[in-house]
Amino acid sequence: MPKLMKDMEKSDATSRGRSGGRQPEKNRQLLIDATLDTIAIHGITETTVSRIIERAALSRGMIHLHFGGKDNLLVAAAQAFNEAYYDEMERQMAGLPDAPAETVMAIVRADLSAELLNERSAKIWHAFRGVASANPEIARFSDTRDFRLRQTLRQVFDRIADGEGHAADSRLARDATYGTLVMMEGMWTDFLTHMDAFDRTEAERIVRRFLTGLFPDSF
Amino acid sequence: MPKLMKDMEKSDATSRGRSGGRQPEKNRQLLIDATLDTIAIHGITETTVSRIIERAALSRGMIHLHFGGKDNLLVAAAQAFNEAYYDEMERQMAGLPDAPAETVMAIVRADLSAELLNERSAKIWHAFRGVASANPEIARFSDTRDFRLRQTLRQVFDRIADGEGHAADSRLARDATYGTLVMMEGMWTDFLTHMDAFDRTEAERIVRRFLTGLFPDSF
DNA sequence: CCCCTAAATGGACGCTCGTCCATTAACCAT
DNA sequence: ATGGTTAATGGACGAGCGTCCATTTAGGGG
Repeated sequence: MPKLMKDMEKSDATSRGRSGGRQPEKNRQLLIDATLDTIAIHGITETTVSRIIERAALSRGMIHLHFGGKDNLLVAAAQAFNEAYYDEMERQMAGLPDAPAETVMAIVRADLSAELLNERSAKIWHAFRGVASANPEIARFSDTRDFRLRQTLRQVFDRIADGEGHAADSRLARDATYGTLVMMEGMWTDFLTHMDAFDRTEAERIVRRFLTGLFPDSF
Repeated sequence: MPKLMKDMEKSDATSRGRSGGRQPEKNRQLLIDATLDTIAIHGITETTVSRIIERAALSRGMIHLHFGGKDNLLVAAAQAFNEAYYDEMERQMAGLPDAPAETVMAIVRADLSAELLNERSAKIWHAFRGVASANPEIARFSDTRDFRLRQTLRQVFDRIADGEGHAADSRLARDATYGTLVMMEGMWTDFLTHMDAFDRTEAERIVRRFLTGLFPDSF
């Protein structure tokens, strides 16, 4: 029963054998990771095919084989980076009580957490932002991140505004959403330029001060 | 008196003759402008020596002659861009009454004004930010901008906090400074990704809401 | 066990990059 | 007018880029 043995060996490491064999999906991911690492370390202008394949320890032809070219790999990397952001955000939001104000602060806290906001992610994020205005395909993924967050926040702030009875100020929830987003974006930038001095507690406190001003009863 | 004639011709166009002659300072500036334009139009990754000299309508050797190489030109362009920001900021701040709260709002309004925040400047700014983490020389100028603004705002907020008698909250002026800066930074990013929907009035109103929450008597 | 399919390799290719320099042109002092 | 100085030119150059493909290698079905 040599065949059975083989099958068992295969399935024990997620449908493929250990390193050295043929693992298209794993190598695809390896290229994406190597690309993001290279961007974080060398910057996007110095991110070349040679550097990527060296870091991934794969052969030169792999990029063309899996992505059809460097440009597509960059887009795939931007997409993967974006998805990783949401996966971690959702992980941190799981099992939260249904309290609007707490939800908002949980989003802020997650966005500023070490898992999402760190040297690597901040560098990659800004590198993509920097080229996004000249590359619509990459811009799409930056925008997606923004859109999803915006939608979620807006819904929650609508509930809070309702709860506090601010019928007079129709723009309140809208302004709260925009202000919160804009603060988080600015903090990512600040993190990058003052990494040593950045303080997550302080950052969170300032967002809370903003929200206390808008919704004194809730924050 | 042919010599005198020559001298007069020279001085009538700022110490040099009209176009076609030798104007090192003008050409230097031409190269910087062409670099910034190219970054705004094609993105920083596509900003090549060929594109720059084509746009400046100068010869290939000029970059090496005036800056010693492309890298130095990029740094000089970042510096020039930064200086232009401050020049315009100071122009808009000139002749303002000595009212702290008005000063803060004037800074915010200037930072969000069409002269400082527009498609070209936002694209250039983000391009530089994107490569700054891999290029310390460029990072220095991004940081300078931030530092000067921070100093000014901090001083003004200290006065406001004093005036409202917030001795109990020692972090108030600090948080106001940081929050305001962070909001302005985030708005530059938002401008870039939602240029059509961006509303300067709305943006200013949100910053004011933040400040009203911190200093109810002043904003 | 062999064959077929698909993964993976790595070097050759043409191209464009940034640098540099021999040459020319313009200006100034004498 | 002439000679010296410096601005400006534009093409040659090697290096490195991204692409692509002929070849090799590995795995699964017959």
